[in-house]
Amino acid sequence: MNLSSVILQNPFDLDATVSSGQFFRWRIQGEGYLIQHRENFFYVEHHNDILKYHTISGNMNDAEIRRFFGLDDNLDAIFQRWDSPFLQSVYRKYRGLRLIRQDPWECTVSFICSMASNIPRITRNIHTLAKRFGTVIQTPNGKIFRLPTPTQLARVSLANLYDTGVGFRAKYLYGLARNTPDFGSLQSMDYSEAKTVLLSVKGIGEKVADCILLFSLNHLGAFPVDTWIKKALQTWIFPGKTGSPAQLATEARNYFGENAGYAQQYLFHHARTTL
DNA sequence: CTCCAGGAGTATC
DNA sequence: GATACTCATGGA
Repeated sequence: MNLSSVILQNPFDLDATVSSGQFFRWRIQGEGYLIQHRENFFYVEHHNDILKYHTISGNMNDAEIRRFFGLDDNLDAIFQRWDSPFLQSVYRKYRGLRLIRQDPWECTVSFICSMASNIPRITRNIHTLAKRFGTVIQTPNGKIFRLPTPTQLARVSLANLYDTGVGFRAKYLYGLARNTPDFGSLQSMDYSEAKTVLLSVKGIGEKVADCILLFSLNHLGAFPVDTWIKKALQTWIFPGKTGSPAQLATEARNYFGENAGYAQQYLFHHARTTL
């Protein structure tokens, strides 16, 4: 297996990046990870200032790797602008954790599956959807399955969606397949405009919309507030503050500014590993 | 058995 | 705009 190399000029923590709950299509393989992203299936491992990867299926190249792992985000500059001592300590702990730029459609399916669930189950649900309804790809490592495209998903009956074990989320996936946003246009819109479009889809609320914007559409100011982040904010950033998730999200966006999503991801990862 | 989970829609006030 | 109830399933 011949590995290509990307030289890292900024801090990177591959382990924290893939395991921080923003992306579900990965698994441990040897010293690194196997990753699925659209039609691509690749292996990646990290050693100091070098990221090595090998495309098993698809067409990943250095530029795609840089884009996917957010390697051009200047983390030190982003975090330097925040004066919260607690956030600084979290940054020192996970320095190099980056926001992945995953596929918007796959991200939407994933985070609709995520509501009122948990990471192991979300991962399992996504795999089941891919295995039953997605395109099979033969690779040297065996068969892998793409997530179904909107067209493929629209051919699946509501009963068959329920049968995958996604529960009440089945009806939202059913609707999403028939009312898929034009994700391409959302990247160039401003945050609130793009969010309004996402919120028009049944099953996409405040939190899921912010996840889609942050994890796949390069809107780094998005600040998804779930139960974990709510606890994290109330414990570490705004002690004792009450309010709805939407109110806390607005509060956090105002406090952290244009790259608020990065603060969110570090706080989420820290909350999930310590609380 | 009951309770709750990376929420969101709907009804009701 | 706030609150209560509901939605499926699975794990504790």
